[in-house]
Amino acid sequence: MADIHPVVFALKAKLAKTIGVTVLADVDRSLVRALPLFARMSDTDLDQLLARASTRRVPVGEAVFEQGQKATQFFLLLHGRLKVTQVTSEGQQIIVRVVHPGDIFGFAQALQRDDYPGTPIAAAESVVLSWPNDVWGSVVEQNPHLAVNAMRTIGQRLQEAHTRIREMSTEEVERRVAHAVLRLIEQAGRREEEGTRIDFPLTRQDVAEMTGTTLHTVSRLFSAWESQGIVKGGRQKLLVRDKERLQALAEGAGRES
Amino acid sequence: MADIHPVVFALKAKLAKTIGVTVLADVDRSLVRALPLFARMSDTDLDQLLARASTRRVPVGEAVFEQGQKATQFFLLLHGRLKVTQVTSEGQQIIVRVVHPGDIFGFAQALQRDDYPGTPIAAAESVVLSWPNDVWGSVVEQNPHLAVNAMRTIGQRLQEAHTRIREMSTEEVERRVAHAVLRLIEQAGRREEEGTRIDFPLTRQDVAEMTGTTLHTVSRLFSAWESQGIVKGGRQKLLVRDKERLQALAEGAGRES
DNA sequence: AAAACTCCTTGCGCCACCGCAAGGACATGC
DNA sequence: GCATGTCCTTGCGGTGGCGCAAGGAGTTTT
Repeated sequence: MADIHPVVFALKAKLAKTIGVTVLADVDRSLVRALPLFARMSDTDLDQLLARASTRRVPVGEAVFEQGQKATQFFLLLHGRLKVTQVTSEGQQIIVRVVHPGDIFGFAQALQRDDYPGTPIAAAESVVLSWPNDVWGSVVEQNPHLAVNAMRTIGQRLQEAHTRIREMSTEEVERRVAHAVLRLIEQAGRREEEGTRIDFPLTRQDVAEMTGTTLHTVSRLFSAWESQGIVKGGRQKLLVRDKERLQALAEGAGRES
Repeated sequence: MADIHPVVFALKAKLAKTIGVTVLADVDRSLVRALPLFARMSDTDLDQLLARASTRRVPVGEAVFEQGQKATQFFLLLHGRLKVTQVTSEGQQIIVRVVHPGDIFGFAQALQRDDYPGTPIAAAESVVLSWPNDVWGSVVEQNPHLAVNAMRTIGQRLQEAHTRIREMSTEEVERRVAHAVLRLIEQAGRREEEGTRIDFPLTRQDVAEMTGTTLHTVSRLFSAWESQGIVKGGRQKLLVRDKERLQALAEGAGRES
């Protein structure tokens, strides 16, 4: 996942000028090739696959598709960062998960659903590839390994969901937030001299929606942690200076006193 | 799912006397045939599949396998009811989901895991079929439809998990418990003259572990509901008399006042 | 039928967290 | 450079639900 970054930069430069299916054609193959999901696919199959893909640039704040919308395509995030949200009937919003570069998403159809269960919104400028649903079937037939791989992805997601349920059931807010931050560091951390930074814009509100609390509480926690030198905050920014201390908090320090 | 009950009763009578692989042989084919999962499988393939299956009776309170154990088999619940639990490092327990007759479970291997993520415990006397993992691969190859079907099952589970996360994030305890009870009624309800009964032994503690609260709070809620005539409780029992009122509570009545 | 369990109920005090509210700090557009 | 919008911080009061504790009611064991 880290090794695709250089290619992404090359891609980024091009993006600044023009965007279109043709522009990406020469770059995306190496990008896609680097993904574990497609690692074992033959060159010809991959070319065939890419030939049918569409490319789209998604500016910050825009949705790739909307919750409840008819699922006609499945997607791959090439670059950027998406937060998948769901809204309740009362309008309450939560963040289901964060999509990182290389992740596939919106493959509702593979799960036999006909609509998308959530709305992926670009947290940072993003580039997505998409295919019509029927490609999935033909590709899987030719390349069963891909189905297995997709299955694992879903298995991991299910696992994550259960972890989150367990955390929400048994842990108090501080531990949950600590866990969430650690996870983000793991998935989207960039090393700096002071520590590890979360590599995309993330508001307190976002963290609150990921952990089932309010932005107020998150803000208070971050402030407290900052005064202890564990993290360093900022507008839509967070830098973890002392990962060990944060891990201790996630394990349940602060319980005993 | 409801239509397998008559067959189950026939099975149950036999169970009272002897239990063994051979005893089941004549009954289980029709049972398995009734499951949507195997609906489109040919008779010969099904026979072949059943020939490789083992049968096991699981008494109340016993685990089919343990969390963290090496996953060597996958399972199908023929009869009874299982609650899948996970324990945290601190020993806190939660109920991840309830397995109903006809559900497959413990197919960690299909998700590329090598250990079981939870412990399924019999809430009622249960009968499970199991196959060694390698059968999965060969069966899926012969019958891709089965893989698709399994995928849908997982998709639904993921969906459920997200629903639960959303509920835990945004709803207060009463609504969550109401939702959980409604779900149980839907999946395991048996009609009686007074209302609909949850068709397996379920403690207040169980409900608490499904909704992320304590048995005290659940008990208090049930008492309050009972005094309003919405439900009728009992030791390890619950009967819903007024589903509409309960649904209203789940939607958020009691919020405004 | 008594003893030993397991499960359920209810009262009471407490505190983690929410919700409101007001103000400040950045960022972006006109 | 002023205005408008978004995001962050912090104080304060209220409360939902947790935890403790004690007692009661079924169920199984001996």
